[in-house]
Amino acid sequence: MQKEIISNDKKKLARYAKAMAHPIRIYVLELLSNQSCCYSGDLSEILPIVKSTLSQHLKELRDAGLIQGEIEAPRIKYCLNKENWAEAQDLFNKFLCNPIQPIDCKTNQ
Amino acid sequence: MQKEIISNDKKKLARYAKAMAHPIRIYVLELLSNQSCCYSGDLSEILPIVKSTLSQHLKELRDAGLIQGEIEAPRIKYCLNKENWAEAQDLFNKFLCNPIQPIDCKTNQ
DNA sequence: ATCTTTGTTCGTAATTTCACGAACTACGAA
DNA sequence: TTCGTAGTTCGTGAAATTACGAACAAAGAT
Repeated sequence: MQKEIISNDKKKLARYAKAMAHPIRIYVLELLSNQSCCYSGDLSEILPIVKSTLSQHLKELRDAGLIQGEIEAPRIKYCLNKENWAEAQDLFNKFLCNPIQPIDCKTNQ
Repeated sequence: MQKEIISNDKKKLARYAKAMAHPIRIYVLELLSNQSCCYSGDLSEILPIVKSTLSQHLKELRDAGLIQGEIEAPRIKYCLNKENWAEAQDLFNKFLCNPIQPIDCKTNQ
């Protein structure tokens, strides 16, 4: 082990924060934390960006590990990556100094 | 009022997340939330970046409204912007679905 | 008045982000 | 097989990010 001024947790937290650093991506995450899943097409209809740009944002969320896609015939169903979402909740909670463990506010079935 | 798919809160949250999207800045915020204040020089000694780069990171945190600097003779004393920090806590808490109001975990005197 | 310390600003370069349209892939339906 | 739908990937360009060193500014110390 070494000094490591910048701990792994800080790097992880910064990575999650980076994924959240755009209003479109906040929107998607908030939607998914409320309704368990959605299709890219649903988002594309609502959001004021073209589908290729949306695809880029979804990729950023995927790369950060916050969401995952499941192929369902012609479409793709997106939902939160529960494990990493929980980790992000935990890291942010600790960081924000609220010593509360993450809990589901709504049952994401 | 208008549809506004992307609410102001989402924009604010994304802005704060952007400010947190770098390990160095996470480090600074974590330090300040634990010890109330610090000097740029203290950080410069510890962190593995040159002072001009550190200055840029501090500027990003200032621009986001998360910290504020106070001139103190040759040095500058940085501390959290309590008001905006509380707002960020609140927005993140809501977003992360922990219906807990922000509280101080340590008395930042 | 000059030196020293502390930090910001400037100039530069490499990389990443964000947005768009066009092209492509996968797959079910006709 | 051909067509249509759903999404990704590619190519592009503008802007922002990250990092560095050099130059600068402010203010106390000598």
